[in-house]
Amino acid sequence: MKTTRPRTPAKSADPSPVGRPLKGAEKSTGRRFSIERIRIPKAADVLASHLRDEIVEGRLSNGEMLPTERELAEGAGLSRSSVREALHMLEIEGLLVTKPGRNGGSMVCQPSRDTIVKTVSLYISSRKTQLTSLIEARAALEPSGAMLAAKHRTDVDIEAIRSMHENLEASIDDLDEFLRANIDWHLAVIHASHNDLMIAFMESISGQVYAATNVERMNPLEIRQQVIKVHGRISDAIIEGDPAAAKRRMERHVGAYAGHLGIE
Amino acid sequence: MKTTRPRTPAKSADPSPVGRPLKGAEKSTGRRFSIERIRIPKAADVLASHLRDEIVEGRLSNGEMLPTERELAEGAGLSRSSVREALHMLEIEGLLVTKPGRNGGSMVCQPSRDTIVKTVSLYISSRKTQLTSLIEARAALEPSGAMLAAKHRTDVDIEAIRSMHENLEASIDDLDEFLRANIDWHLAVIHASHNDLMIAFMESISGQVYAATNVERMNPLEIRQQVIKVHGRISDAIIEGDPAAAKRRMERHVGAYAGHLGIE
DNA sequence: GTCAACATAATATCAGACCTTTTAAAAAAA
DNA sequence: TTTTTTTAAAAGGTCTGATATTATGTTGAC
Repeated sequence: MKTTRPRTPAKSADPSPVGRPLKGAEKSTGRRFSIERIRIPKAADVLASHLRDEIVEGRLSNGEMLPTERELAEGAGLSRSSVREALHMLEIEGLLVTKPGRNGGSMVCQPSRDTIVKTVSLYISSRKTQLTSLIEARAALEPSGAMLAAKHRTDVDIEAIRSMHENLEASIDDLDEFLRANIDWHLAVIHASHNDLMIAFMESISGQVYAATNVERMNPLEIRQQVIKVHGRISDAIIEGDPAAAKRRMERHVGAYAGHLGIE
Repeated sequence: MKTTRPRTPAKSADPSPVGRPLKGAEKSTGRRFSIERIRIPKAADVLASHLRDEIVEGRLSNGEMLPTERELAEGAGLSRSSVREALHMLEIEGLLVTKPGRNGGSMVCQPSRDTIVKTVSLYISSRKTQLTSLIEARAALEPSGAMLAAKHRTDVDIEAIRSMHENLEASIDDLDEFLRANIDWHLAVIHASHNDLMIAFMESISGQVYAATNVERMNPLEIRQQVIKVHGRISDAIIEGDPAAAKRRMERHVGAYAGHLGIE
């Protein structure tokens, strides 16, 4: 039972005997039937999809251990390398964590926000996304975030926002420190919204916004004082639980920033 | 030169000779020095990070071919399996596409929006994110999206929005078709914003919103008629290039939907 | 000149060995 | 008995080399 198997193993319930894509005869026979580039899945991909489904559908639940690589290989009729490749894919997607050693193995887990942040950050930096796009996205998310923060903030959130605001005030003379504290305050606000998705989106772009921020703009002392003042007023609205005011003020705040960049 | 090498190969410029985490003597010697769980990177991870940097920093540019796996293996002093694992990681991250066969190999490419969509969708469905969070995120993104659409729409965008709106009108009697056409119109609007990030975010959540939409609500005919009317007015604002109106109307539209779900 | 057969270069997969890490269990010491 | 140390087993991590599959040049018959 160890001899050559045909491709596309496992996933046995595939009734279409497509086989290979017609060897020659490709160049636009132009009829009403142009067959579209059949993709032959790799063994690891198939196994990965299978396991991914098992996890998402809940048949493999959080914290559960998968069989060992060797068992999976035998079970799926694949080599250990292919199994490893599949497991590795799911690990990157944040669905598994793998530990070596006795009692090690692959454990099912939920993807964390960090997975999103990594992916989106990679997208942004490898596409060299325009700063305007980042600012636009931020301008879309932050006012609503502030509004939700005013609605859902807990005592812990309030404490965090206050603390971040104090950091900002304390670092008014250190430009780099000030920019960092600025981001931290914004992140504290979005965290208070208790909306995981929006937090993830904001975390993804805030790093890049920070990296691309024109330092010049923050240079004048009065600008930094102004920022602190506005942050204070937004913090107040959130702490007092006034969603409308929080949204309005944040809208004006990020709008002012965009205006300075000529986005209007 | 093929004998056992020490771990952590390549990445030679690591000055810290940490080695293994002190063999025995672990359990809280309690001094002022508790060393924190050193993580030993895997060979594939190191190579992957290295290549990822090369790509992101632009030293490997879009469309460029990497050396063959065997060449990379020899160059990095790793086995082909480790190299393959690294390449596979980058492929999942959307930074490479790999083709088998003669003249095949790994080509550098930019991650597509699809990468984000997949990641975020996976996050949402495996965390069983609350519908309210999705609606909140949507409510944050769509008004700004409509505003940007009114600013940046091209003739092609206008045509697409018109076409989607006609589809919606045509499917008023088929509930499922109507819901799908509804989503498509919203996606056409966000596409017209020409903000890749916001498009990616909206595409990520719209599928899930669709899957979770309470069909009951759309059941009354007058509701569907109302939706069509509002969409029409938003479309008009976008087509006429009136950002403020587009934003305001979209805000009311998604607000109305949220209101029905008791989110307010 | 076209088309079929062959050659070739690359990835895909496999099989099996050995290495490293972790921990459970056994043995030794207190 | 309790604690510490040693040992061994179980798991993932890595390497090697062979084979399969795929895509594409190349060549030769017609």
